[in-house]
Amino acid sequence: MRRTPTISEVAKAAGVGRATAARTLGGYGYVSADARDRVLTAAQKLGYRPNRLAQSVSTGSSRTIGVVVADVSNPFFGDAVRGASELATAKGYGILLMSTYEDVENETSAVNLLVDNRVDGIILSSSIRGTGHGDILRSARDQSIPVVLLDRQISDAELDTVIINNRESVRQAVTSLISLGHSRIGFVWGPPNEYRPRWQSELSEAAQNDLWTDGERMMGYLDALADSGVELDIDLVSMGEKTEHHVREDLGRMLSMKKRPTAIFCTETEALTGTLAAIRSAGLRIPEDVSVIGFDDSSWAAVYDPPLTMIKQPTRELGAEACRLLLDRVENGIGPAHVSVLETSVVTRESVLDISDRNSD
Amino acid sequence: MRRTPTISEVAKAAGVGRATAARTLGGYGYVSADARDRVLTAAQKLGYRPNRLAQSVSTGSSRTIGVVVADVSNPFFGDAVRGASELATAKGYGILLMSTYEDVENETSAVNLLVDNRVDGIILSSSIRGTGHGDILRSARDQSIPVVLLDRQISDAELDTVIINNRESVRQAVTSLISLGHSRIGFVWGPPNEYRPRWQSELSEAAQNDLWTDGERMMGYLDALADSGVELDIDLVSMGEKTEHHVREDLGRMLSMKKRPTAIFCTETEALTGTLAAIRSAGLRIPEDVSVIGFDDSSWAAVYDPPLTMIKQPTRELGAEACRLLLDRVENGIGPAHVSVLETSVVTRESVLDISDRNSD
DNA sequence: CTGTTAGCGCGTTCAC
DNA sequence: GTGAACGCGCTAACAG
Repeated sequence: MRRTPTISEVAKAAGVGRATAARTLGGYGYVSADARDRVLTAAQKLGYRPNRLAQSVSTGSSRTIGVVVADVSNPFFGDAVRGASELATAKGYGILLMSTYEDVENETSAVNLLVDNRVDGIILSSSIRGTGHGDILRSARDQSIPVVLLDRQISDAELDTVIINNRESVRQAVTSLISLGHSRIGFVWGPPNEYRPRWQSELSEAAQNDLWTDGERMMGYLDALADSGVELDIDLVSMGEKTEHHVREDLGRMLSMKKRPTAIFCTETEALTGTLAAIRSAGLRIPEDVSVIGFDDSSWAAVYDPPLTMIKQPTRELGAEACRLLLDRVENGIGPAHVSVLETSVVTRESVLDISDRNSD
Repeated sequence: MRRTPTISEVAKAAGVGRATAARTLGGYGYVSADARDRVLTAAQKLGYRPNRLAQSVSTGSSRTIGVVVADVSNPFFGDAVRGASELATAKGYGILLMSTYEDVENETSAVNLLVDNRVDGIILSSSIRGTGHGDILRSARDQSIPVVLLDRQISDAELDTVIINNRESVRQAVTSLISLGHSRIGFVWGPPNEYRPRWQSELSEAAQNDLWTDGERMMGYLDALADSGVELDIDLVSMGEKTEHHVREDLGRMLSMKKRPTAIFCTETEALTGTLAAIRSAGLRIPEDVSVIGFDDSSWAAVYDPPLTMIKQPTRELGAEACRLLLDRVENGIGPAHVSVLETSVVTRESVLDISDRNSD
């Protein structure tokens, strides 16, 4: 099987020197129209394709960016990757994709693989909480490869970051619930297992330690309650494992309380599906018995029965903005770290009921 | 800013020749324990990272595979990519990802980019129907880069392919509907706009020309009707643009027929969401008024009200199998094209009603 | 066991 | 305008 033709073979076939062939194929320098034609047709005939790897090792730029997310099959990340990919492709960059499945070792080797492939930059949605990114990003830093953080912020690092206004968006949504007469509002998901807070102060501390999106959203919930002077009932926040199964259990408990919540706020898709299942199996109706607000609008929310009111985030734009920041950094070098905060919006549908007239006691 | 250290710098720092450093770092050939240690610590101290690009141009293998799908943000492809990615990562391969958005030009440039990057192989979910892949796959063929087709079969090419048993799975599902007393069964989506068949023969021909999954599924539908001697009503198959919006219109028409369908079969997620919306806005109930079966089980189908009966396909495994075939081809060379047909299963829930006792007329 | 040397495909300078 | 020649970082014979 014939090996792939090189630029020198094209040159020979065209009867010119390598450099001339390289110039016309690379589109730089001077070359006569005659020579250009001969090279082009020769290249065409031989099925010549430039070797980007060789180009990269020669020029030092691979025109490839690395993207590492928790899980491509998660629609949120899928959409973010799409946003980044569209922009990258338009500018002639390739995308090397890695998933971590929230595992630190996976994340480390993902970053290392990208570095070894000499990507021009990395978009990273890290699964590390709090500090301690030094180790993971070390190889990238050593090779001075720019990194943009996506969706998950890191406190210490001076890195470009793209996030949404998690805290504020939840605060607004929960506040609107309160203004509609709801005061017992369930919150799924609260902080992870290990914290197990028992009082407001502990809860708030747990949320703040948790620099993740979840922590931010929880803070928004607490903000809203505090703003409106509604007392927190810690039994109304679901804690522990973040699985649909666990939510169903937790919610089963909540919904069978003597004073059960009149509304539930869900911070993620799985939290929402678990909640819906629990409500249904408790024989309750939405919104007559329980109001529901979810996060991250998905296609099915609009056709659910009843259609679900959701907080919608500009997921694709999140990825696009990350890519924009990254390419800017790649092409225009250094400067102070920039953090983009994108806005969410609430899509009002029919899963929230106004019960303010029921509170005439 | 210090440039990234090369293998010769490591060698010098360790006081050995390049080759020795290369041998220990590359893990091949003989090298004394002493030298090995010195090289390793030197590499460690300098933060050395191998340049895979240089390795690739030298060895001719990039240990990277290309994946091109219609759209990463589509959960189906997201999951398939995950399956492929997991396996590739485990074997030390990187993944270059491209989306086509069902556009032929995009597909061509995607494949070309991958070829130019000298990927070791390509997993392709092509948006081309029928024949005419010659142009798109030409560069890959010229460079003799193996290609595995994913989810969408191509007739002429002798390529490894991974698909599901579309036709048979639909046949079975529709047959079960018939055995429960349904005879007027709506089908979404039928063949695309340009065909506009008006009779059974034309419809069947259109489906067969359409070598895509949709065509196969439509054939399964026709099979089931024929098997059971149920007459086809062509007004019960939705045609034209494959958008949720269009489905709603089409279904609005169907549901207001004098003899409206008692069941609807949906071949894709968007077809399903459109159908659900139409049913709801017609004021009909599932399954009392209309039964529904969807394709490609998603998390929300289980918590819908009522829970939806779905045909489930092994999406992730689809990607994994494609990757398996590809890596086998990459590592063990040639052989006859292999096509893997994966099995679907039906997840029975509560959206289908037995109406066989209603047919006592 | 180790160092020298010749490629791999391509970009690019520098005389002609 | 054009070609010869060197370098990019690395692999892999090949002698020693």
